[in-house]
Amino acid sequence: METFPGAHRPLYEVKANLFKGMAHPVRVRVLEILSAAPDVSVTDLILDMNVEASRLSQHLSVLKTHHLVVSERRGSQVFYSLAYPRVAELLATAKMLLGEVLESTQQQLLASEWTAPQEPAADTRGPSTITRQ
Amino acid sequence: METFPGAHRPLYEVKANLFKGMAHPVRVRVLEILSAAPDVSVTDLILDMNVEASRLSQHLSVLKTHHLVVSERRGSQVFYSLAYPRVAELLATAKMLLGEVLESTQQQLLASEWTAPQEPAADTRGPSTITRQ
DNA sequence: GGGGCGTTTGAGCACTTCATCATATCGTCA
DNA sequence: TGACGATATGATGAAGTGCTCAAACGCCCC
Repeated sequence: METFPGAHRPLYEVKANLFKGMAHPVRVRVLEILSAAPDVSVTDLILDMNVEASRLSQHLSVLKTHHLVVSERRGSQVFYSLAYPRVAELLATAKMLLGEVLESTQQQLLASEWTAPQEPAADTRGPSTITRQ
Repeated sequence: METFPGAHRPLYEVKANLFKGMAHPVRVRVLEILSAAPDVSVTDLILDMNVEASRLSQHLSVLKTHHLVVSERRGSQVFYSLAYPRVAELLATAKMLLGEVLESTQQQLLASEWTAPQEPAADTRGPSTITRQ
């Protein structure tokens, strides 16, 4: 377990760690919300996301550990915001990539239907990055 | 477990899935290598990365399932390449973000040494996205 | 077509992550 | 100060992930 931020680790390990920090729907949703608003309280996050306070808090903790968000206490509430604008940029790039993947996968799907209509949509196993929108 | 690529899932789930696919050092390293070269054989990857064939193959399989790479057999060897140039762009954005995180964390470190020299580098717990380079 | 190289697949095991529930801390206001 | 609302933390069990080793598979060349 790495303890010190400045520890000597190769870049690909650090990158993998970054992606790991973003590899959960709740955490991505939080980052998306924080990308759209400069400042959101935990209360609002709970309402917007319809998630239990304890669960959300744990994920917020993960995001904070990974230096993706920062928190500030104002009165009885805690407000979170993105630690860097580039976090939003990373999400935007991911969205564009997913758009491309979706597009070409749909084309493949159409093509396979054209050449082999009886085949019920080949290559549908495993987790996929494709979806609507 | 989702079976069909076009399944109706919210965007944040799909994004999280994408990051999950990239959340491992070996997989990030592969993507980095493929970002620099248009076409790399499994043999070369094994040599470059100094990793066991079986292990690498499993990670390549994950990358393929997530539509991040494509493979092509030429003779006795299999060549992998990025499925989309934007995968490299995503890595580049991640690298820039990590650069910013590193910079500001180092500054904080300096500041804390300035104000509290006896404190042995506070806030060093948990996985961190910081490193050299 | 048999042997060898290159690549993939599968089973077993350790380890990590996540959701849930319970409990603790912090701040406000009566 | 005491009670309550808002967050955070800790423990537990279930599920997922990754590594190792073994075996299978596919292709090429003799």
